[in-house]
Amino acid sequence: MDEARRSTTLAPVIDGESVDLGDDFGWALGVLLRGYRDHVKDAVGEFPHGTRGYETMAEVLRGTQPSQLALATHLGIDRTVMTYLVDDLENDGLVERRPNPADRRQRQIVATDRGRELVESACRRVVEAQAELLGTLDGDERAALRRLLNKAAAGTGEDVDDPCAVADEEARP
Amino acid sequence: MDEARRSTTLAPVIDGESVDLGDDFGWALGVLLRGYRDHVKDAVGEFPHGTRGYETMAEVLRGTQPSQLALATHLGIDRTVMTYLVDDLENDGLVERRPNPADRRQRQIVATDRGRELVESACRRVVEAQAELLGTLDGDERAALRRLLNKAAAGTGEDVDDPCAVADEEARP
DNA sequence: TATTGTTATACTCTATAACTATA
DNA sequence: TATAGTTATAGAGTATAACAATA
Repeated sequence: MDEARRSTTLAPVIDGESVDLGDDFGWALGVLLRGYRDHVKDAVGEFPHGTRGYETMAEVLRGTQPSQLALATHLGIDRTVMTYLVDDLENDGLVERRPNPADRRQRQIVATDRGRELVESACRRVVEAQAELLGTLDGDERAALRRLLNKAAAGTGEDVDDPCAVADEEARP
Repeated sequence: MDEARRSTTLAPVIDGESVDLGDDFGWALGVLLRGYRDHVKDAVGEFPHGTRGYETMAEVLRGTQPSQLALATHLGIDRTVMTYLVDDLENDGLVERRPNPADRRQRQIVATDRGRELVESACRRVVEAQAELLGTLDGDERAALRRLLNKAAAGTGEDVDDPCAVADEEARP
């Protein structure tokens, strides 16, 4: 056999033992994230920076991140990028920057009425787009996927606000 | 109340009805994908272009993509980017380009012995890193997450090779 | 004429460092 | 001294268009 050859199996044999390449996980994550951004693109077209701007706005509305930096780390965005992002959101009249009275180095990012309205009108379309993206899953499977994703994300060391906790809070206002 | 205010609930009330923002999905996907790349970074340090180079090599070993273009679309990479990526893999002696006899416009990407060895040694570390990433999930939950991710990815219109099918093929050679 | 792969170019996103103001 | 935010710069990643070879 010549030097370069083609393997026809998913699991290459190592030391006579077949080993799963085990890489479908990262690949599936990538495919899904690209699909997600593709599907919600139209739903969030009004927001600067697309899905990123929308996700930032959604997080601002949740109101759990006290500062611009907390917002950035929660969303996995560099703090220098967050500056430009908030600039554009502010220019569009979707948020305001307010100095935190408790620590005047920090800026609280607060949604304007217009910002909230825009998110509220967009979020339904986003939910629809998500349902379309997960069209091959039935209701139980979607719920299971959501739960497992959130549980797994909670294990990455990133700060996670448990959506169930907020849902509970919502259930008894 | 002043113009800009802070919402304290995850689910903003629309027309008197509470609506889930429904965006945790995209957020969790992003967190997991970043965590995945962070965790496997060390395991795939030998490959040019990091995780992307490794995933390309893994796909080459699977041997299901007949051309450079097929490889690119499967991995969600632009074909112009794939050119540079394959260039670097070839320079490192991990793959070879071969004209496809059936269609001489196409190039088959074939792993060299060295390329296969490198993937085989890396894939175990990748599997370990994945297990670490999903540390908060038990065995059943990990299996369920894998299954749901692949099923959902299959619904995005991207071409998907069913890992179970290949695993089956592996089971009876 | 359409497709695969390549190259060149420009654009976007991201990372790094320096600066300010506050603590 | 350390942190939050800003700004400027450079780098990586990505997209667009033009081209050659082949169908």
